[in-house]
Amino acid sequence: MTAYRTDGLNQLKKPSRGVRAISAYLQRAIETGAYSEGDRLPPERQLAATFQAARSTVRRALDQLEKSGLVSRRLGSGTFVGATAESNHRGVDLADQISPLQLIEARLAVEPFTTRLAVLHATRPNLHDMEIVLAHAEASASDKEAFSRWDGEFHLLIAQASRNALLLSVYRQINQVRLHAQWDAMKEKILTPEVIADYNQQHRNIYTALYERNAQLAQVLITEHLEKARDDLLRADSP
Amino acid sequence: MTAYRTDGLNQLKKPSRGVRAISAYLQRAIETGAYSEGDRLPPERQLAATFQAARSTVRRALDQLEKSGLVSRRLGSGTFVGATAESNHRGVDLADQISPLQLIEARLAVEPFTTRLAVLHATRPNLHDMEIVLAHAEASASDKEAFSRWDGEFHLLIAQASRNALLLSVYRQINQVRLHAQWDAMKEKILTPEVIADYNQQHRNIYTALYERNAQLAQVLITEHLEKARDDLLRADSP
DNA sequence: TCAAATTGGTCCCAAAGTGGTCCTTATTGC
DNA sequence: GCAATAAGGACCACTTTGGGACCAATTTGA
Repeated sequence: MTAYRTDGLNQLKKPSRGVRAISAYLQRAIETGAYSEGDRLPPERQLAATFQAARSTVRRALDQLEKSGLVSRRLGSGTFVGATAESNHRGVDLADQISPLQLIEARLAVEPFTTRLAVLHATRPNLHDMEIVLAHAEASASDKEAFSRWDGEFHLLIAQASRNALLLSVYRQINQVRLHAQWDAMKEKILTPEVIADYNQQHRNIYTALYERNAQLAQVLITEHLEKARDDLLRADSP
Repeated sequence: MTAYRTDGLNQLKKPSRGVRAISAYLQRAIETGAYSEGDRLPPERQLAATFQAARSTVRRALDQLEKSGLVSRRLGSGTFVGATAESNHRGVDLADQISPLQLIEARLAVEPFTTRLAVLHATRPNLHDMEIVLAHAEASASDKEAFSRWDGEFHLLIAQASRNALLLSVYRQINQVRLHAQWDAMKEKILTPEVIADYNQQHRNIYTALYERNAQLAQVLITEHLEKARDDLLRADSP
């Protein structure tokens, strides 16, 4: 694993300087799958150049990520995603036990109500961020990998807009499994251009419901969205 | 931390000078979500330029917002939205940030669907365990502490019966917060003998629905159960 | 095998940014 | 005109960021 995934950084919004901004940026990049389990992040000096910040600043940002267990560093070797043995192994072991169907079930349990809350609490900036992410997702209709990341980001933004830190934390946990599980293999089979187009349309409808503050509609739409994802999954699993 | 959200100010009407006008303006900006919890406001000097006012004037406006708890200032660092400076720092326990209402909200999101799955997948031993736990809870009608433990156990058994390891893990996470949070204080206020009796009856009804494999009914009952818990909470919070 | 290159770890200090305080002068409202 | 308010500046205390030098461990490559 010698090649860095420098491309991962360019997928998301433009980086901005500052410890807080950098750590938040990297955290999003990791949680949305731009870097996955065990990947090595670019060297600190290169990150500093990318963010146009001093290495000491990047270092402080990485300190935060390390403290929250998201990355681990090995002297002389690099900075790696996850891998602190405990906080991560538990997640990994869990991820291996979860079938894609169970994953969708969990999302089906959590997301409809979360979306309802998001309708009530979403702010202008929240909606603005969603619109940007939606545009990116729609532009990635032919790139399964990219679409999958933007898809994850969109749902994460909804959880964020719910203004419930516990639900957000719950959704992060679900998302972590999603990034790891056999889902990766399913992705290839499921995400045909037609399916991606459908998902994009559903996302757009959900966004509109959020924008128009229609809680009931948003909840119904996200449920239908996940049920379609579940059906696509079952169809791919046993055609 | 150089990226300000100057755009936030432009979403509202042209600002007017004066301490009262500025503080009212900023308050509105915060409450409408132009700046959200934990965000840093622009520096005082920049606000002064934006409002075409003297820094000392902006300062007095911010004094008001700080006094009303809407913002908090950190010397050398900035002015932040939110009451305490602590909420900004990483590493604080999630449980400390969750209000009892948010906790119930999260349970309201997760448990109804989980219960539905439990109806479909619960085994005889599962149901048997539930019955035992229910009996214990009903025998603890006068012991808030004991009832609370059996209550938690009952809901955990439902999550277990769903046969979805991810949902179970999610529920454990929620339960962890529940054990830790200010919930402990609320427990004393909320759990009157009458309320405990109500909860026991609801538990019993849920169990019956599970036993009779009535998924729709079970889902409705658990929802009503949690909504009652939420209402009891709100009532205790502001009688 | 061994030396060079790479990479995180540590320490230091300077520069810039930001709120805190105090003061004098100008403007406003009665 | 008088009092209250706002403007504007100077300086302080503290935080954050920038940037360099060097060290220690690892990786790479001849």
